[in-house]
Amino acid sequence: MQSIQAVRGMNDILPDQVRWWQRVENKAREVLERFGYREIRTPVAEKLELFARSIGQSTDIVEKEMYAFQDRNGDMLALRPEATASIVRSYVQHGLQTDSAILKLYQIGPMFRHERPQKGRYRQFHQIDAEVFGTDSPMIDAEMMHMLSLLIEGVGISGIVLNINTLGCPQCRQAYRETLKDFLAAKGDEFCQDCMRRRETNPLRVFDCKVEKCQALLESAPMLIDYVCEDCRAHFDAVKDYLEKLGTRYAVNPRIVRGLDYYMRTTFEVISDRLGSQNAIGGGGRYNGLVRDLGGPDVAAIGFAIGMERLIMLLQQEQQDMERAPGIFIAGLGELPRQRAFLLVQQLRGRGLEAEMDYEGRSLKSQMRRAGKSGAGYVLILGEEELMGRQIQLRDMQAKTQMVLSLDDVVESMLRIASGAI
RNA sequence: GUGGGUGUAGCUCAAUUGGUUAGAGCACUGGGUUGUGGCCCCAGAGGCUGCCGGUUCAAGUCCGGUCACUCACCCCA
Repeated sequence: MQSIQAVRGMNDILPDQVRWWQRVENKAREVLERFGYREIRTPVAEKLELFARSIGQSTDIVEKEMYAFQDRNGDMLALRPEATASIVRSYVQHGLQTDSAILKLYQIGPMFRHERPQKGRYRQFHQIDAEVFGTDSPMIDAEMMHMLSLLIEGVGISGIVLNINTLGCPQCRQAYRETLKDFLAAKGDEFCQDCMRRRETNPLRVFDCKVEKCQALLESAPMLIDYVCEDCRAHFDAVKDYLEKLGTRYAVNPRIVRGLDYYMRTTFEVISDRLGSQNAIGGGGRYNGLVRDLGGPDVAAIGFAIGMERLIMLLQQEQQDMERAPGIFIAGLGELPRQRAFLLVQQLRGRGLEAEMDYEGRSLKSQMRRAGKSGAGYVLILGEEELMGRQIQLRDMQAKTQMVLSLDDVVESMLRIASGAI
């Protein structure tokens, strides 16, 4: 009989791994809450149309990477490929803009894209997502990137670079787009196959090409940064200025053009050189028109997403595994002592102590081995003799010392020992 | 969707030019004189060599297909 495998690109997170995840989630929550963000939890499935309208009909995500399916009542649904669209939908649906002028939200959870899996890219992956609604202030752009850097460094990762860029607004970008198209067309077929295609579909993405020849050709290309309008330029300058005042290191990188249609003005990515081909740990940008396009008020907004798998991958390269908290193991010898041990384990747990025992009636040697491997700090040994004398042996596994305790108040004794009072 | 690489024990890997009973380390179980862990020693258990077909007296090994994993492209966190 063939055993059933997990779905391709959707991975189990096993107990040893979960500890890393919890550490990242805890740190992320701590930082986000400190910066005034509140958690929101939206469903993993939405109407397909939501993503088509927000991310962009012609993007790869919508065209070929979406987990789309028909609901029993005929609605076309999709598993969310990213969080922003869902959060905007929820923001509009519940009229959250009336609650306060500016709203900071975050979400942590799984996203789904039907891509070919590779290192750092999976079909179910997890993101930490943050969004700010209601302000176009460059202060928020800078604060958000500052927070993103703090968060990533805060979990214990070094050697990352914050790349920033501006895409201008829809108006000035359109003008630039034409200029760039002319430039690319003038180069004829000197670009690679992919860039020739990008030239037609999304010319800005040519800048993101990894082929050296294309990068060389682009040296003389017109730069968006020279074409943006006065307002956009002033906004970008202010963002850079605030970043410097905050002491957040960054690099202006015209290649950060982002793939989603809704981005405008500030875009950014946090990149590491230790992740293989999928080198972005997190990225985001401003999307002022999106809320209005999805039927909401015309409010400015900005957000980012962190790829948790990638973050944890880096974390594991740099950090050693964490110590396991020492617990108590009870070794019972013989039927009656084991029954007493079973009750004792529950009593210790009931008082908040981490306790475990051997349920199988093994030899003491075997139980001691087991206790040693489990990382238990203490072993309580209860045999016929001890039970008869209403006593119990306490062994300190690190110190290799042993003492006799009264069985009647062993729980109180263990509480004192565990609290360090001894 | 397109390329490359790899599939042998729970994990990491061996197995002469195709050759008979597919091995090792780690992990697991038991034991090393009455009831004491990590180190050491002994023993045990654990496999349809991913799957299907072909070539051959003989296939883990060669060929074809298929599936899975993996890295990369596209794209993206």
